[in-house]
Amino acid sequence: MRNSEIAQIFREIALYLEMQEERFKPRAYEKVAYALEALEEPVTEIYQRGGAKELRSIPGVGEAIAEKIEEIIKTGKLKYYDELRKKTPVDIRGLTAIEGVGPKSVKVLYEKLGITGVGELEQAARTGKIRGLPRFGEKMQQKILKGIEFLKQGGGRFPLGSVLPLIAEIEKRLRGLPDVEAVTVAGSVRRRKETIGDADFLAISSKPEGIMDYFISMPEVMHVHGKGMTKTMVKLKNAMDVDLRVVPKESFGAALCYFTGSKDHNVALRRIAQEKGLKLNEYGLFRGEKRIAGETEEEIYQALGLSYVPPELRENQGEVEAARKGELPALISYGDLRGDLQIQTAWTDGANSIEEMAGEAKRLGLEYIAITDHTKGLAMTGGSDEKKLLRQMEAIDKINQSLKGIKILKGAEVNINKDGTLDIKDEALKKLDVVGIAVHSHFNLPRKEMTERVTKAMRNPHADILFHPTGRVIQKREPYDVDMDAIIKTAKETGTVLEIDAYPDRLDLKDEHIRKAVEAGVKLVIDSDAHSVNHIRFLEFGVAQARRGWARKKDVINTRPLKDFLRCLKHP
DNA sequence: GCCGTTTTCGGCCCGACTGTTTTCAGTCG
Repeated sequence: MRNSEIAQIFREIALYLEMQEERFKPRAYEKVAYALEALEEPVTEIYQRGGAKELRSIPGVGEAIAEKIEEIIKTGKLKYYDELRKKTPVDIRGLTAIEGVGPKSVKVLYEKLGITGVGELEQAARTGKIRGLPRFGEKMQQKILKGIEFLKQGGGRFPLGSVLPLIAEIEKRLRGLPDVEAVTVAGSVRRRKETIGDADFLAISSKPEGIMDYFISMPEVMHVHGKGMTKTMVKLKNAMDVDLRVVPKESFGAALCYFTGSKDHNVALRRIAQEKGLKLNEYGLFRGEKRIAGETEEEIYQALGLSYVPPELRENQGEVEAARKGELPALISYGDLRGDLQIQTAWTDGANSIEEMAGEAKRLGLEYIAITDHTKGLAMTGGSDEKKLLRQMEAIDKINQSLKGIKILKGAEVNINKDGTLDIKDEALKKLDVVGIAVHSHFNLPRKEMTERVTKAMRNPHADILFHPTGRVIQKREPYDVDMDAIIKTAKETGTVLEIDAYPDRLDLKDEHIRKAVEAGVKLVIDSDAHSVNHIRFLEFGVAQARRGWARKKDVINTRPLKDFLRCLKHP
């Protein structure tokens, strides 16, 4: 059973327990669910290695939960979970996914109306049966119907790249309002998560009425969830929830910190505050009644004895401990990139010419790009064979002669065949400046076979960069089953560079893989995977991803000048 | 149910807004 499936069981257990008014157990199960999902290694492998004892090395797993994981792995089932479901046979996950419906509501709905699923709830709400239940009125009934409607439309999370432009636009407009001193976006947007559930804005204003009124009247707003003088919540027409909080100036840093999260990072900060006899909330850091910090995030971290933690690191993945010791990495910065090593053109499936792509890259301040059109294995894109590659190389030579201010490298995105060989002959690869290799077929090979296939390809002396190493497409396609530890090890051994593909629905490598690669001393590049001139700006999302993976400037070789960069490849 | 610069018990982050109330529970972040 996959880690995510086991995590799901524990998450449901947490909901059932919450329904039963348990105080602390739900949090324990939730925590474990989260830990399992964050785990790179399959939990079944951890178990095989050292049994239930080894399972307890997973944070949050103690005696009781280790036994439960063992039972799941051994039998594929969990009695405790089955009993909870039997006792209250409701679709707890489906029902609580409806906005405004939590475990306590599910309990009432089940006990009074026998509702067990979303369909029944919708039926009951339509026929007016919800209204009149304890703590349920007409408004809740409507809210539930709206929530169900939203879920049917596939509500949920948005890839950062698809909503960041709108968020930046709203931020700019709010900033321009009278009586507004400052506006910043917080939350997962500020942490630059791959996908975001909602956007949180923070503002300083001594007269909140105006900004709140404007906020609910923006043309993008579809629905107002709630409006107060410090907090207003709306849903936009694209179904994204957006919150706006107005805070006093002296609390801005505390609020920014609090609303940037992550939740787990905040809990860790609060614990430290507690240890020091202080209290941290969104209004500041307090000793008794006295506020000792709060206007800026920097002063809060300082007062807690921590170095400043960049938002991208705030996931409670060791950054608090590192900040305490002053050992946070000097992260790569936005704007550090000098090159882009994966660019497709109209020679295959791109929309623009080589000249147009180079022109845009130059305009964005890049010093070099590699043209990496697909190769013949990917027939649907009109992938190049050796002959076509040669023609393209000649074309690039010509363009380079007339082009000033940017250098075009000759490259290709070469297919890794099912058996780990490449679909372009070595004699042709030898002539290229940059050889990217990638999996574009047979995605469903077993883990062992897929790992052997990719590592074999990486051993090719001409294979410089492994493009989008896991092949995932966010919200569309699972990564193929490959042992990333083995990939990272092979990258180190062979000098193969691993790519961070910055395309917003790829973001491949993931943050935790980046971190492992960095720790192993593997070289990285950040590429846009641009298929049109509009895509080159995606590099920014790759930098964000690299930062969330604790990568420093020196780990990412396309931060270097062209000559240095080329020296990092296998065949400079 | 977990965990330990308060270790084998006694804690476990904190506050805003809504709806349905008449003092607060539930939900959310």
